[in-house]
Amino acid sequence: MSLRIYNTLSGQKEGFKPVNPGEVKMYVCGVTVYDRCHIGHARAGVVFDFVFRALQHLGYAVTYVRNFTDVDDKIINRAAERGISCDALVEENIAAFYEDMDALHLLRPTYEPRATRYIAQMLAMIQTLIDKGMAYESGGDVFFAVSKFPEYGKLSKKNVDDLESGARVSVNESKRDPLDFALWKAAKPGEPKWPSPWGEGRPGWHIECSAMGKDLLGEAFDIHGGGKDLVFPHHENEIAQSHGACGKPPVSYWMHNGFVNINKEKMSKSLGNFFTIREVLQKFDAEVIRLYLLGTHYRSPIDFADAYLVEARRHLDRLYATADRAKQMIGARTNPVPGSIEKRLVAEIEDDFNSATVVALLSEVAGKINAEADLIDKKKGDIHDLAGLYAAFQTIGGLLGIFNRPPAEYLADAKRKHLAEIGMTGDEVAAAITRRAEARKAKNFAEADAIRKQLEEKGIEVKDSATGSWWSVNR
RNA sequence: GGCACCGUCGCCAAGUGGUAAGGCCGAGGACUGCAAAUCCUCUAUCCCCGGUUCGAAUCCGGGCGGUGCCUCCA
Repeated sequence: MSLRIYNTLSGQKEGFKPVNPGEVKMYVCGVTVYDRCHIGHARAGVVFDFVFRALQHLGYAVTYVRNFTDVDDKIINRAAERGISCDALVEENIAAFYEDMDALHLLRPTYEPRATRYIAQMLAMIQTLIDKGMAYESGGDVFFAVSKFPEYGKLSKKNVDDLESGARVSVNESKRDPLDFALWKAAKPGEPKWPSPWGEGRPGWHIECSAMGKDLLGEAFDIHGGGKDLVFPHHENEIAQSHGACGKPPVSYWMHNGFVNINKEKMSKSLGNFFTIREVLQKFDAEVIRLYLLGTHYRSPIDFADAYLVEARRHLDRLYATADRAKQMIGARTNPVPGSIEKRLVAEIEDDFNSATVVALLSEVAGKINAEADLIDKKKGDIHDLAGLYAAFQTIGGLLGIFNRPPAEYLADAKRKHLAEIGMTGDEVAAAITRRAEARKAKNFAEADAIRKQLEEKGIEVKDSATGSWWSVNR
C-alpha cells in the first residue's frame, strides 16, 4: 500500500507522488484575522494538523505553510467600526489565534507568512500576468482576465458559461468581463496601501496565496488545503493566477475539509449560531474537541452539539482510564509498537488520512490493553506485551494530538472539575467512602449501598477492590 | 436556475465490487456481598425501484429525502 489522497481536482482518490521523493510541501489557507476564530477554523486547523502529523509518521520531510490574511475588506471595516488601526486589530487577532490553536494542541507550521510581508512578490506576479496578457489595469485596479485561462472552472467543476449567465456575479464597470477578479485594488482614502506600477493600492484576496506558495514552496508543490468553501472562488482563482504566471499547475493535490454544522443547521454569522473556539474550550477539554472532530472523516460534514461533545468526553475519559491503568502496571518498562498495529495504523493513514478509522483503532487497542491487564491481574499476562500495546496507544494518540498529559493528571483534573460542578469536595467524598467502608465492615450492606447510590447519583462511582475502595467520575 | 455532495444499527460514524470498523446507548455472561470498572458474547444487508456483474452498501439509470457551492467565509 501507499498513500492515496482524495483530490478535489479529479474528484477521486489518487496515488500520491511527491514532486521530490520523500518530501511533502503543503500549503493550507489560514484565517483572515479580523475576528476571533470559531469552531469551523478549529476543524480546518485540527484536520490539517492531523495530516501534518500523519505525513511525518509516514516518514516524509514536510514543509507546512499556513498563512495569515492581514489585509482585506473585513479587516478594514472592523478596524473602522472599533476605531482602531488595522495593525492593532491584526496583532490582537493573531495573538488570539495562537492562544486558541495552541490550546487545541496544533503543531506550529514550518512557515506562517503574512500577506502584507509579501507585497513585492505579489506585484511581481501581477506584472508577469499583465506582461503575458492575462491581466489588465483599469483605473488603478488590476484584474485577471478569466477568458485567457481556458481551464478556469476545472477545480470547482464550474462551466464558465453557467457562471456568466448567473445573476449573482458582481457587476463592476471597470471589469471587461463580470468573471474577472481583482489582483490589485486601487487605494481608497484611509485604507492600507502600497505603491505599485498602477498607483497606490492593496492586493486582491487571492494573489497572496499564489505569491506566498510560490515563494515558500516553489512553482509546483504537492498539497494545498483549506475549507470546502474556498474551492470557489478562492482556489479556482489561485490556480488561474499561478498557472497563468508560471505556466504550469501550481498544486498536485487539492484537499478540502467539510463544514461544521450547529445542531444540524449551517453555521453562519447571520443565524448567530456559531461558537468561538474559546467558548467551547471553557466547556470541554481541547482533547475532547480533537477526538470528536477527528472521529469523522475530514471531507464529511460534522454536526456540533453539546450532546456529541459529552459523548466524546466520556470516550476520552475511558481512554485515559485505560492509559492510567497500563502506565501504572508497566512502570518504566518499554517495548516497541507491535508490527501488526503499526501496519494497520499506516494503512488507515494512507487511505486518504482516515482519522475516523485511526480513532477506531485506538479504541481497539484500548480493549487489548485492558484484556492484557486483566490477564496480568490473574498472573497469566505478559507485562512486556502490555508495554508494547501501551506504546501503540501512545503513538496513535499522538497522531490524533491527544494524550498530551500524563493520564493521572488528566483523571485528577476530571475529578476536580466534576466536583466543582456538583459542589462537593474531595474530602466529602472520602468521608462518605469511609462511612461506607465501616458499614460494609459491619455487614450493614443496606447502609453501604445507600451511600454508594447517593454518590452515584452525583456522577461518582465507587469501586471496590482487594486493596480498598476508590472512585472515579462518570460525567 | 446551474453545479457538486450525501442518505449505513436507537444516536454518531467507517467502509466505494467479494458476503457490514469503531464510539455512545442497550441485552446476556464472567467477576462482585450487591455494584462499578474491566473482559467475553449479542444487536443492521446498507432510502426506494430497475439495471450491469459469478458477486454491489459499494458501478449505471430513475425516484424520494437532505446538504453545500454559485456572494465574504475554515
